[in-house]
Amino acid sequence: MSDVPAESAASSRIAQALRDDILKGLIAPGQRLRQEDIAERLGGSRLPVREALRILAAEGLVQIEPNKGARVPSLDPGEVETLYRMRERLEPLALSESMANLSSTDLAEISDIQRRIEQGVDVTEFLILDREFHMATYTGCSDEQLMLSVVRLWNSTQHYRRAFMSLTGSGRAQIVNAEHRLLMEAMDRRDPEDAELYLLGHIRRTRKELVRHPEIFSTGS
Amino acid sequence: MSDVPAESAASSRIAQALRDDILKGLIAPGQRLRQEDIAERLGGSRLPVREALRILAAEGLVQIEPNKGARVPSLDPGEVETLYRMRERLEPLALSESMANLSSTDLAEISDIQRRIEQGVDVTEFLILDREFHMATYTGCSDEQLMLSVVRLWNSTQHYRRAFMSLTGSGRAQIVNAEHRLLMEAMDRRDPEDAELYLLGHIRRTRKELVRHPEIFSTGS
DNA sequence: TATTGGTAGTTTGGATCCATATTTGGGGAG
DNA sequence: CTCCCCAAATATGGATCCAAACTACCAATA
Repeated sequence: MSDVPAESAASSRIAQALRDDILKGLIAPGQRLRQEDIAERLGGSRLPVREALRILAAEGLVQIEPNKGARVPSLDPGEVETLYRMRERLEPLALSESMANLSSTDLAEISDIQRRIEQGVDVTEFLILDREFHMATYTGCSDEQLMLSVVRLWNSTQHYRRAFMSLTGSGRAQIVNAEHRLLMEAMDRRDPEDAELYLLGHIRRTRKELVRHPEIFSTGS
Repeated sequence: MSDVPAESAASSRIAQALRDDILKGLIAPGQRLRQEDIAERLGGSRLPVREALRILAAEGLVQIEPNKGARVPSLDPGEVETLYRMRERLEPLALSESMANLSSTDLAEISDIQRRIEQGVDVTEFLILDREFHMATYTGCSDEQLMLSVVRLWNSTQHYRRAFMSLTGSGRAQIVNAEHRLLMEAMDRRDPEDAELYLLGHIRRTRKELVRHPEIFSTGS
């Protein structure tokens, strides 16, 4: 899975590979990213790596300090809480903008994702499907900037979401499923106000659960 | 206007120069940015220019298309409206996070900026001071990501704010001043809820005024 | 022994050169 | 006369090489 001659866009390809690694948790917060290592591991010279790191910095996945290189930012509880408060405000907006453009086919696909969530309970799989679920509810949102902000927020908090899930297990599965179903039901009714409200509650509850587990953040750096 | 970034950091220096040019309106939306021209004009080679363009892309000031270069994005009315809706949701949050950390010295400085706004009525000057005013109310917000998002939103909409002001003149000055004063009064009372509400109303009214003037967007590209 | 100064090594930042994709202009065919 | 296609010019993307900055380690001195 390394030397496949994917001839498309070297810097974008490197950015994508790094993004996957970071989101999958293969690169932990606080870890430094040396340009030469990446260049050697993923192929290419250091220059596209530098461009890739800029791209990832724009998405909040790494932060670059002049003359000191790039590292995956490690957030403190307060920062993650603020990111969740931002999600509480932005994602209902994205949902509202999206709902007007969602076809019943889209709704069926969302329902299908939720169905799969209620079957498999693997933590890794849940993280993927849960993200797919929410992103699917936003597919009708045509605004680039808004969606970019939403993705940034998900990216920045992905690691702590995984840490939380790994720690607490899937005990909250029932609650999440209930919230997802309420959200879907409001969307089926084509009721943006209710949908926004359920989504807000969903994110807010998650935030409160997260701040109740500060041990998530005490990963030996 | 902003402090010179010393002799260090070439790419940051170029980014700052370009940022100023774009925000001052010297580079119009839709205009293409050729790397070589910039390199020659600002000194340095094309490489730091590329890095600078990446930095600006992260701030929403330019958008980069592979093999096609960078250009200042030109937004349609719908996109600007969504950006304002994002402002309505994010900036009250930033204000709320900020207010707890604002000293009375900070409040005095905000008041001073508003005092200057009520004196000078030049459009260019107003754009600068109005931005300074609102940013000053956010100085207590310690969250990097939130502030970055807010700045992005201001940057992306700056051009259309100027177009609106140039078109309509300063007829709304009284309304803006009244809103600013209500906001300051709530901040003086240390009442985050009221402050959030006044800020929301301020941004929302501006949004509605903007969408009422679609001729702003018909700049011959 | 702790602190400070210097020096060697590593890593990032920048410049120049080469390859590739896009665009534009002109020429030929219908 | 128009339209399409091909070639040259131009701009971006990438590789290699060089300079500057930060890190760490070691020694010397108070």
